[in-house]
Amino acid sequence: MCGRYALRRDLDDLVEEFEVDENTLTGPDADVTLSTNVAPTTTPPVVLERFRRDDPDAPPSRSLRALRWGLVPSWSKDASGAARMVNARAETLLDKPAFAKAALARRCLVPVDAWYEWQTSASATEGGKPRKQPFAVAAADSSVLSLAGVYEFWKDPAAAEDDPARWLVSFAVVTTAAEEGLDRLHERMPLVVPRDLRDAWLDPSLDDAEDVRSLLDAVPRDLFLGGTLTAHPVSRRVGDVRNTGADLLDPVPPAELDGVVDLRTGELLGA
DNA sequence: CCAGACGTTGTT
DNA sequence: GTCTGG
DNA sequence: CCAGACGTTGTT
DNA sequence: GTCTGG
Repeated sequence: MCGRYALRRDLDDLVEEFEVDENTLTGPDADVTLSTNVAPTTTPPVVLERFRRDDPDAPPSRSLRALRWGLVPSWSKDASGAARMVNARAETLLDKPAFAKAALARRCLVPVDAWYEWQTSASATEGGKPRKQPFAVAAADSSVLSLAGVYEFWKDPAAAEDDPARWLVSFAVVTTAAEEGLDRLHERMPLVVPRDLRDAWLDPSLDDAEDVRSLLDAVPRDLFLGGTLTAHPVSRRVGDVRNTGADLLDPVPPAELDGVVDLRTGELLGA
């Protein structure tokens, strides 16, 4: 992870859930991606907070914006490498030139209903390759999860100064070591920001490296075994981004599994 | 000093 | 832009 | 992240 | 095998 997720919630619900000052998903931001199969290079809604240009002393304004998934650093010559910068490691976030500035000044929250993780089978193969079984990881109470993100502005040097499309705003999802249980899917997972840390994560005046490090360290690491998160196998059709039906989030019965292990016990499921 | 990279993941 | 490597 | 392509020529 | 597209 985190290279694929689901978000189908109404924008109005997100505005309420994240206490957004105004929904700016109009005009250039109108092309927003809401689906059960959100992939890199698309433009899903993201929550961010910025100081007001006209009044820097006023409290920052929180908005919902459609940003491109795949961070393009401001110094990039072109936007072509973006598809690879979909994740940023929490451990090195403050050190990497591509992310350091954004980590201090441009943090955001990525709302998701679930994220997908593919379990590579140790026993079952298909076409000579290990079988892969996707799981959906979601909040046990079906609430919206907020993943830690960082975003960046990139100005297209080839575009005219008066071209409103010359600015690309893009983001990456912060990842961390997978917690116990979820590590049977994958060794990494997105950093889930709990409700009580959302304000701090978004606060643009919190721009000290040590404070950001403390924030990263304050994130709980027992969400799965603690029961806040659940995970269940889903249809392998989620592997094709063209599939976007609501049924992609439905659990698949054990009979359709092969070589898949239970996340809590490690025991083989199904056949 | 300049040149060149700047990122993560999974798989072998 | 800024860091790393040579 | 996975799925799917992976190419050039000539002609319209 | 590796790159591109979504």
